[in-house]
Amino acid sequence: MTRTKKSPSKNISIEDVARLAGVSITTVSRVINKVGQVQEKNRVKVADAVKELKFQPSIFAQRLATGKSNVVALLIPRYEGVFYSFYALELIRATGTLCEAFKLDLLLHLTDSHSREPLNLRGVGGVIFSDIIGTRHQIEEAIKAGLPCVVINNYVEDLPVSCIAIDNSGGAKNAVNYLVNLGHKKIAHISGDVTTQAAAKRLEGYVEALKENGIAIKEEYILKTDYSRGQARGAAEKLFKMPDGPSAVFVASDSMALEVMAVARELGKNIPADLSLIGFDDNPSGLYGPVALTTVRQPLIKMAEEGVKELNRLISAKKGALPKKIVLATELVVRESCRPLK
Amino acid sequence: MTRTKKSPSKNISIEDVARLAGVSITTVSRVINKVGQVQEKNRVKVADAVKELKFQPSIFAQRLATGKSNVVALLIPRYEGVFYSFYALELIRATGTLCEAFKLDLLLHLTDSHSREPLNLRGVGGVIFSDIIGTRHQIEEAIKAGLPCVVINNYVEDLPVSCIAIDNSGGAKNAVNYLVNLGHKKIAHISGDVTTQAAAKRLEGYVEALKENGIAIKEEYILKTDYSRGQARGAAEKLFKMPDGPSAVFVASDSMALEVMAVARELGKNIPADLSLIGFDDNPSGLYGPVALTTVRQPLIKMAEEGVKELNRLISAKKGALPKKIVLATELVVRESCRPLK
DNA sequence: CTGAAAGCGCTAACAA
DNA sequence: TTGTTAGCGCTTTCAG
Repeated sequence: MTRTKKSPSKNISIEDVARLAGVSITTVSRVINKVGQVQEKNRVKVADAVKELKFQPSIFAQRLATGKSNVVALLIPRYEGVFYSFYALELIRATGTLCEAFKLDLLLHLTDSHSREPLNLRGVGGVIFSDIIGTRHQIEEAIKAGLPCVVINNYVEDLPVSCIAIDNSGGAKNAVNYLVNLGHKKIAHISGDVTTQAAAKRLEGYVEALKENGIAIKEEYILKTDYSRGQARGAAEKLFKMPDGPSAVFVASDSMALEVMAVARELGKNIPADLSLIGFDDNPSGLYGPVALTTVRQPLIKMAEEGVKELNRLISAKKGALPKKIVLATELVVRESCRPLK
Repeated sequence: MTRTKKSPSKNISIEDVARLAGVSITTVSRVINKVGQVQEKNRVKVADAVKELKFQPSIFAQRLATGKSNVVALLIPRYEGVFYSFYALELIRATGTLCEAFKLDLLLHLTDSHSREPLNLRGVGGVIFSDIIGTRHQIEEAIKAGLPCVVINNYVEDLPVSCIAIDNSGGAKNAVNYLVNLGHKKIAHISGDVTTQAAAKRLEGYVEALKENGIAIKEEYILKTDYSRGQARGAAEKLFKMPDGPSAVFVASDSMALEVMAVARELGKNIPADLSLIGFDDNPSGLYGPVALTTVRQPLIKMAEEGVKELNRLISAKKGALPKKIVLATELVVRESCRPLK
């Protein structure tokens, strides 16, 4: 026996539409999905019925039937840290926007990077990994499962997966070169968490630029942090206390650079007169201080966009689509926090 | 004809498990869902088969069959503004974490508040509205559809919907009272976007506290902004220029308060010596400046938690579950940015 | 305690 | 062009 004869519930199904339109459910399906040929007359009838009934197809039935899923999971490592806030939110925002445009559903997963849980991806049509910090096994798992996936903010060479990264070392190089061209020779670097690829690459770019300009690397000038403002403060204080302190400092994130600025002010130092400062991110907060921060613009939104687009390509493509590796250029945004050395 | 005989694909279904375990799919379903009685012997056989096959039930089939959905949509108005960043990300983070704990899938929707699109909620089991800014119609729609929903960060009196709000006026009152007890009489307020309930309530609390303490309201002391740091800067400058300026200012958000601090420093004013300052949010950034910001702690995480819990209750409950209205208390966090008036 | 079978709502061969 | 029909994978009566 039928469980419910045709329960007086409100959930209208394709069948109701078909009945009202006086056609078969197949025809309804056709016009809904815009596939195949349907007589204009019928198309209109169906469209009207859909409107009248406010019919919305059940995504579950659709997915069960097609075996395809429009759900895209965005995996973000669960982090603390002020820096990450800006980065992560921008990413979520941009991804969300794009997914809506592509009619994809965005499933948000904040992953504990150390969790070895199988990461229930069943029912998910594709995955965007935002960076990889301890989540390598999860990516491998997804690839093995044949799931379309793209990695964002990390250039993964050794895995057959699409990735969209930012040219961190190039950006860092540009920043340092700019400083050098301004006449600076004593340039320090406050680096982020070098276990992340981004921070490591920025450090690398800093080192390279110095070398290429024939400037010796001074270990004391390289201060490693975890990206937090607290550690940035410590680094800044250390820098200002040095007997032979730098005339310029390249900081791995804007929020840390802002902290350096704050410390400078407290110590009665003037930026850029006493110290040239350059950040990374183009975090809008950098605009509001007394002196606007010169920084390396990181195309976060573009990155998210490319990520979603690429994932969408992978999802719609045949099984064997080749992964793409994309590197996005950064842009030096010159504002007021650097000064030529006279 | 069967489309695919039993394609050599890798997707294992409940049937495969049943075969391997030597029982019927019904039995498998029973042990998976822990319903009904199954012989211990069979339970083990099934469990083993599940493990061996790494079987994960198709959520689509499950949902199609049960008509229930574990997908929770979190609707966040798409906003700009630095303030919102902290707020929104905290919320997303906390909601994500809780959903994982409850085994709910989190679907993220960044809504353009003005979009009148029907908001495809089919397939969604419940909705969390983060604030309501222009999304009232969407909530009404969801309620009408019989969808469990809860509103967060907004106390909605006139709609039969659960809501979890923060006692904004109470928090503001505490802040102002604290200032008054310190001896301040000339207290200004930099308010946020008063079209949001939070900002309006904070302003209301400020006004009430002043009245209750027999202090006259001075219109010039109330500066309305859009929560942005830029406007906060403008407000601060205005405040410092007043011939008869305030001795204390209560600011509607920490990020704006931080901006006030920055302006003060630029102008050579000392906080708290020249001006007592108190914020709202307990944004961790408030900790890193030269003087730690006294603020009103807003239990964002708790709010998200309560929201998910309540939604979960609604989802599991019978149809007619009554909505709950919850108001969370704030807490004054006294740090270093206020001084007693001698 | 177990299993056969109906059905959730939709898509896609295939036949007409 | 249209409709018939067989599943998609799972839950849930209902009869053993």
